[in-house]
Amino acid sequence: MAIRIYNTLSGRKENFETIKPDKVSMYVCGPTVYDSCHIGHARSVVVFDVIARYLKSQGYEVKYVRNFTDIDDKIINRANELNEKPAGLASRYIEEFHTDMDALYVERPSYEPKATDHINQIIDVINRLIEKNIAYEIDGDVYFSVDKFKGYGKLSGRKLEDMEAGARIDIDKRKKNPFDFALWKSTKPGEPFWPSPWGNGRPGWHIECSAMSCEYLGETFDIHGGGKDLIFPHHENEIAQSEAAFGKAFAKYWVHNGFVNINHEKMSKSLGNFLMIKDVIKRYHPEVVRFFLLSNHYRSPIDFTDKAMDEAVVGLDKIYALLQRLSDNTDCSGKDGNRPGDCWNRFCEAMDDDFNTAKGIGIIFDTVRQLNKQLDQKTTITPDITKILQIAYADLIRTGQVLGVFCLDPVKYFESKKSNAIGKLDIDEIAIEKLIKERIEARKAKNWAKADEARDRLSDMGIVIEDRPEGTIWRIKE
RNA sequence: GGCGGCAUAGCCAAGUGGUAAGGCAGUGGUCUGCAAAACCAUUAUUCAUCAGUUCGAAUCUGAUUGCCGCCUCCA
Repeated sequence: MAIRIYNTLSGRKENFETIKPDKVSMYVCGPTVYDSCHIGHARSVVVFDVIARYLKSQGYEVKYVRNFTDIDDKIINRANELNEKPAGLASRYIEEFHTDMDALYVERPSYEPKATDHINQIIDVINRLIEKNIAYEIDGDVYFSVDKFKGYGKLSGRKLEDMEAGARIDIDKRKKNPFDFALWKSTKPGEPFWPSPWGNGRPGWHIECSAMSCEYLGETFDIHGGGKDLIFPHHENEIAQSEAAFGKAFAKYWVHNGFVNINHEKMSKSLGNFLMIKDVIKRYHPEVVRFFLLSNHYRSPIDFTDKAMDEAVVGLDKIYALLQRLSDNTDCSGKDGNRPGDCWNRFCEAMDDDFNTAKGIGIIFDTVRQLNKQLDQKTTITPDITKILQIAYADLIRTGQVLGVFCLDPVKYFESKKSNAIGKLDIDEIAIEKLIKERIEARKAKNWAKADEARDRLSDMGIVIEDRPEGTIWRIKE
């Protein structure tokens, strides 16, 4: 079954065919490191993490590049505000990016190149463009001439003529066309700079991606990803630069993820509603955050609300509870799990269709329900049933490894949730254990009134208890 | 003004030509001393509205309405 990917370039789902058999080359635009990462960064990074994981699970060797933009106006401005060196600021936020993404169980890409480490490659690409008379230099600045690239606008579906009518654009009379964009910016006092054939300066924003994707993946590669907002101008400009410079098609498949809204509103500086990853994971388990982010199709917008997050918590708990129940009831490590079963096959069908994680999660829940049903049967577990359980367990673990959720030991997951809540809610574990013991004694004596009183007192403390076959357990009320 | 997207039950959400996945919430039931958890049943003759194509449309076409994004830094 072929993988189908929605390609922004064609506006359609296309069959995924790699340039080299069994190998995928993928470039995703990473952050400009001038501030902490927000939940929107998390979505993009998690989505492409899952895409890379899925492709690997299908037997592809994935070469995945995600860059850091570590030189840029925003970095310089911020560094000036903080009276800090731009390079220091950037490296601080790169470190924080790694801390956040590691916390979200994001696998590191094959390469994480920085713009400032590739100034030579950037200069080479600019030189090619100047040689071909597609770029021109004015007073130490170098601009890309959009009129010289006939495909300009093909990704975003814009025409230069249309845009000139209504767009707000800076009037720089030196530019040949108002949409010409900077490849190289001459240095201003106090700014970091590198020497170049056009004098000291620094690269423009778009050129680094053209230079670095070529450096690591070649002139043509399979997948180029990023947030929807990057389609124009960033990715449009990347295509123009690379295709003009190398005379070849740039990326085959353009994949763009949708935005995260906060309570139905776009995150914006004016609303001050930026949700930082480091704050979100204080409130929610990182796997809950992933599970939430993957509960919608990656191209649709997703709305971050308390209700949606609470549902993600309930859903993930349900899956973990089933996994624990399975491993309590049967030996899940049996070899019958080596061959994928129905759950995995259906999950792959969903993922093959433009990485439909929302549908995949539906299949997981479907499987969870079936397994709970099986385990509810009072009949003894026969070898045949054990086999079914082993296969389903292995399948669920496989899907979890692609999505990067429910990958922890269930016991540890629930314990970490518990200890987290205990820390926050000031819960007295000893008192809880004592009340539970009291209740067990009362129940043995069939003193239901006393047993219920103990349970009520626990409930007042925010504790729910469950009488399971293997004993009474307690957990924090959601 | 230009370009693009979305509209599916109380809520969230899959489904892009063959007769509406899944989750949350609700109701009834099984289980339980009672609960909790789990399971079962139930919840859209219908997919914003109107018209068209088709044997057949939530899915395709056109129009209308409403919401949103990009065009300026933005995941």
